[in-house]
Amino acid sequence: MIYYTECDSPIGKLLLHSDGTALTGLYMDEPRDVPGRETWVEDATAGPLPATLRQLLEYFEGSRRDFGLPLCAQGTAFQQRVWRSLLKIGFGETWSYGELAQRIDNPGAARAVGLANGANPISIVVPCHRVIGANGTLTGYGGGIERKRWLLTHEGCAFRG
Amino acid sequence: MIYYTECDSPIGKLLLHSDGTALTGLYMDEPRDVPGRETWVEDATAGPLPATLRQLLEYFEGSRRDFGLPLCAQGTAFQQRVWRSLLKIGFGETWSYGELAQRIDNPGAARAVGLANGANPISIVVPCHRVIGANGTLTGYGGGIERKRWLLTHEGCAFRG
DNA sequence: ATTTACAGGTCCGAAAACGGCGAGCAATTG
DNA sequence: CAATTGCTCGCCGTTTTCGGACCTGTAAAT
Repeated sequence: MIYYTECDSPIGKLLLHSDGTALTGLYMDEPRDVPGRETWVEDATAGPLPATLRQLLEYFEGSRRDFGLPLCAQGTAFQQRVWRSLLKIGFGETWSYGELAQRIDNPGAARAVGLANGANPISIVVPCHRVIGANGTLTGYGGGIERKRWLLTHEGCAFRG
Repeated sequence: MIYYTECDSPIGKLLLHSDGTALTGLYMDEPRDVPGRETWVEDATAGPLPATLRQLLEYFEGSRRDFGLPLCAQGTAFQQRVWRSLLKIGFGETWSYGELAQRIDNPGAARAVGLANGANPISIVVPCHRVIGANGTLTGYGGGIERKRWLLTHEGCAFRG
């Protein structure tokens, strides 16, 4: 059973979902290609969803820099490595795609890191927005460059564009 | 959660499983390529399993000609059409593969019907054994030609071989 | 009775296409 | 001179596409 809820934020409506135990997804735009979407159950009190809502609120208020939530993201081995790596990027910090590739002992996989990044199901909490181009430009974001810019500005990061 | 149970029959041990709501499988030999097999839970009282056991007993006794059970079989669109069609073949009746192909508005797909037939997860209840070659021979059966012969004889069908 | 040619759906492996990149190099700027 | 911009090209995991092989068949020809 998948539980979900929605909430508002400075960057628009957010959709959260959980398997009842861990946070399994956090989307900005209505996720399209989700198979069992119609079987989801709306329940803001399920599992980690209340804590997530609270921590997100604090994050957007500016009183929270790190999240503490049980996470569970489905993906290939490579994606898992990338996503785990993302969690090591601190608030206000940014890495380049190539940099992250090196950290997972796969230099040269910069472009693949970009793909895995885009497949990240738990935005914000798994901070894929903290990865930018090697030259400091934002280059891309699932939820739209605009939101990436907002998030990084909110975290006080330096970037170009 | 998948529930299963086993029972004996004139054609050997049968393995039944259910998703708790509908009958989802009925195998004769130990099914091999089943992924989550180890997570199944043995429970002969779950969902439609008791009714299935009873109706199977009656079928083998000769006192039952039709089954009345909630079914749920996973497969491609084509397979679903074939399996639905199988349910229209009455006790003691047989169709040829080509005949069935015609009934689903796909004449010429006789061979494909054979494949879909072989992929039928719910034997006996979804009577794939009632489809035989155009010349009256048995040609094949997942559980072995022997069992197909037994079932058809039990139903009083005419066939060759 | 056998053989032959042909049929349609599915599976599987190979190959190609596709990006949220990055380094290198030449052409522009100031 | 730098510093920036705008290419091209190689990189790599994932997804999609494509082509064969396989099979519970069938009808026509030997």
